[in-house]
Amino acid sequence: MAPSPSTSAADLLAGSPPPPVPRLASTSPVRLSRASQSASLPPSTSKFRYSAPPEDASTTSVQRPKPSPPRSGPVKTSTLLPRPSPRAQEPQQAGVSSYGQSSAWKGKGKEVDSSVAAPAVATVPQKRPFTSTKSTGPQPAESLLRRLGGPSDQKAGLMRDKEEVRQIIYEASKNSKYFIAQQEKDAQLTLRVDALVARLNRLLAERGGNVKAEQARVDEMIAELEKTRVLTETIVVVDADAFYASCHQREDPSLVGTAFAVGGGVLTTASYEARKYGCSSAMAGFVAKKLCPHLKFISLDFSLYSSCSKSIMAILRQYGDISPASLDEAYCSLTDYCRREKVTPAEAAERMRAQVLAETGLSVSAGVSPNAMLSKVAADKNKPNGQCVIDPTPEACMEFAGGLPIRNVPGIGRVSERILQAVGVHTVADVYRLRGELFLIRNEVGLSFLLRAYLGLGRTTISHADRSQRKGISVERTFHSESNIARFYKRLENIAEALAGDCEKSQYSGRTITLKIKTHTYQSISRAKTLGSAIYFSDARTFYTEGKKLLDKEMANRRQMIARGQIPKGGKDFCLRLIGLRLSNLRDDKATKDTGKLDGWAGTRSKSKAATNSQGKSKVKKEESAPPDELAFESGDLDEEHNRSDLFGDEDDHHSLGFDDEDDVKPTLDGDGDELQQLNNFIRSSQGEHPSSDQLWAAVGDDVDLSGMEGFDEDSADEEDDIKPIDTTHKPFWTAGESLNSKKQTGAGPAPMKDRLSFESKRVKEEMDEDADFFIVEDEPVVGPLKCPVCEKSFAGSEVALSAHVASHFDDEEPVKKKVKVGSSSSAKSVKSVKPRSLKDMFARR
DNA sequence: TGGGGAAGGACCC
DNA sequence: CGCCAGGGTCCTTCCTTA
Repeated sequence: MAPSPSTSAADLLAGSPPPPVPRLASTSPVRLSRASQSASLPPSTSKFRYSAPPEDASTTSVQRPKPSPPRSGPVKTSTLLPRPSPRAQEPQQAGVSSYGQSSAWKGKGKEVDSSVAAPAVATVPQKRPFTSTKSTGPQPAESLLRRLGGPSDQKAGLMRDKEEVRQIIYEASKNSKYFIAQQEKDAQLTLRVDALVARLNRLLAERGGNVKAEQARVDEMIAELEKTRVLTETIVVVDADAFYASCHQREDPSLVGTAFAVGGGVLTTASYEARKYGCSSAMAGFVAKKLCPHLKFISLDFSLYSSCSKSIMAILRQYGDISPASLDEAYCSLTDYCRREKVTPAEAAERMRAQVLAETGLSVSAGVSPNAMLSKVAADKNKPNGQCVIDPTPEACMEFAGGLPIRNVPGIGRVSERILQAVGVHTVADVYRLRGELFLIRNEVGLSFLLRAYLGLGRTTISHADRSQRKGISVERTFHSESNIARFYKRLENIAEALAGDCEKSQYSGRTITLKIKTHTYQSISRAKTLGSAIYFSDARTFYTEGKKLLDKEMANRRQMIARGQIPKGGKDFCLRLIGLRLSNLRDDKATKDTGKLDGWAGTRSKSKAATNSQGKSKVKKEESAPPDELAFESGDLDEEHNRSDLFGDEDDHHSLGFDDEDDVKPTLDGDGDELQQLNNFIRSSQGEHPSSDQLWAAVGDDVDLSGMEGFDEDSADEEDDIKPIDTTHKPFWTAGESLNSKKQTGAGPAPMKDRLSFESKRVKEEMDEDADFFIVEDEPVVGPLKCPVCEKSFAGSEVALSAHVASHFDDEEPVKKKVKVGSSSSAKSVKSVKPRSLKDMFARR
């Protein structure tokens, strides 16, 4: 495995598709070879391709400062070294997996597919820095096809030829507005990607291709991150297999073995049988039918899923603290259980799954590892009814992580994947291989986040979310595009009522209302309004009134734009396909009331909690002072308003599959979301035994009540945790930024995981702050009187404004988020001298 | 100068 | 013939004041 200098980056990157590499060992029977694929489909959309520097010696010697200085005893450096051909190897490497089952890393094909399908960039011609491949041909761009393929394009299990599926989807989709919209977005992304690649090429050129300094920097970062590694916890992620579909099969055995989908206009789930045909969640119903003519559609039954979910969660709770991530997925700590029962994590997971299957008839898959991030990925590894265990050693974690297609990292979505692939990152291991290059574009790529993934780090604590952490409640409805304003109002009215209903049920009120609309061209727009700091509302009347104001205002603006000769989003006519309302800046009425009733500490308690949870944002403050009940907004004639649903009747009653002709949207059936989440909402319509209206929040259900009483304690606990630097570091395996800075952290990271891949900003700042940077030259901030070094124009206060201005002088490409320019246009390297005086300074960019 | 608000996105399920 | 959800969270970039 000795990385040979010759094989390095240059070859691997420069487009020369790591050619031979038959990659996937034996396993999957999946077809698709890179060649065939690129043959049938147009190459990447990207005009530019990042061409690695001739010999960046990246993989060469550069012995990396062994990431795990402290921990990890026997870590063989060799193990940690980057692999010459990242994509070459695949499955189970010794170290890594040990999972409980024998079927090793599956032969499922999932991963195989993704990696194979990933070559968006691999097909580029030369290795010239800027290769343009105008993808204007008749054939759809690879990226577009993938986009159309949906989120699961990469994932679907064993199914028919992926290319064929894509083609069918494409055929069925083209010509639709949806398609056009996707095309536009794809083009936009391409622009963005090209700009980034161009910038990278430029930066590399400036350095003559030498990024050793950068690599050294990254190695330092790695060393720091490595210190935060915690391997003492055992976290399991349990994920039900095709949850909705399974629930239905359990109720109706005749469905077993048949191809059916749950949902109508859009599939929320497809049975495994249907998946073989290419059907997947989030796919349009009519498209699914094309793929599988005999596909059966089943209506959603939220109360069913809900009860199934409860059963599963109850079982999981027997093994340890759990943190439901959704209806069919939960994180659970097996640390204590294993210790107490003296069983291995694999055995514990085995038991757990067996018990779930026996008691609920539902099969679940599990992933076990020392942290949430790895477990999450592992849970998908042996998906249908299987499990995957990763040993608690740095080697195993890294081995596992390293082999993952970058897209499999939770938090890396379609967009991020494309961006990363454009610069040569296809697998997590590539992150290390190209660390030097990535450092140059760390901000736009979220380097620290990627490094964490590379090291296989993730959150090691599971905190159950409590309702005080809810950020908002919303209701939105899609309908056939229309331009009738009166109807908009009508819909808004219904939505306002629905939202009020949810608020009532879940006991929340808030102070900012956001109107969301989506034009017939699929462009969404949001307009928000925050009422007074102490004005909390939750009534339909206010929702409607405020929502209407926002809508009217928007329409007025559009008229003005048109008058001025500009064209607003969605074209000249105000034609919409969706309207929604969201309430945020919430106040937990339940907690307020409860505590109020239970004890006099209410104020204190809730305040501290809120403060803690809402990192930084002081959502709380006044809340206590505001009258618990409603303020100025009475619900006076609400009824009248609401009841006059005459014209459109109660949309909720419709139960057709697709859109009904003219009328609307029957929220319920027609669209359904993906599993879980919506559940609650629908639960709402299906009458809920569920207090709150959203997934996680609903799933958390019972905990909700507890939170009221235990909230205080929980908070204390969290605070303590925060004190430990270590915790801070892993906690959010999702938010890239924050880690090193324990400060804020207030451990609230609820169950839901997010992740972003950009947002390095903060972290980067800090790092820079720590030590002077040589290559940071360009960031040389402007000091003293703010003045543009280029045109001399002076700026009042904002450095940000200045930097943005300065940047305009350097826009070589798109007006895209430019790179870093800032200040030093001229400043050569002087920089060194001035150590970044403050984070904010360093920050001034973009 | 820092915080809050508003708008837009990316991601998840 | 037409045709692609909905609920949530977090991050970032303006922009605007106290």
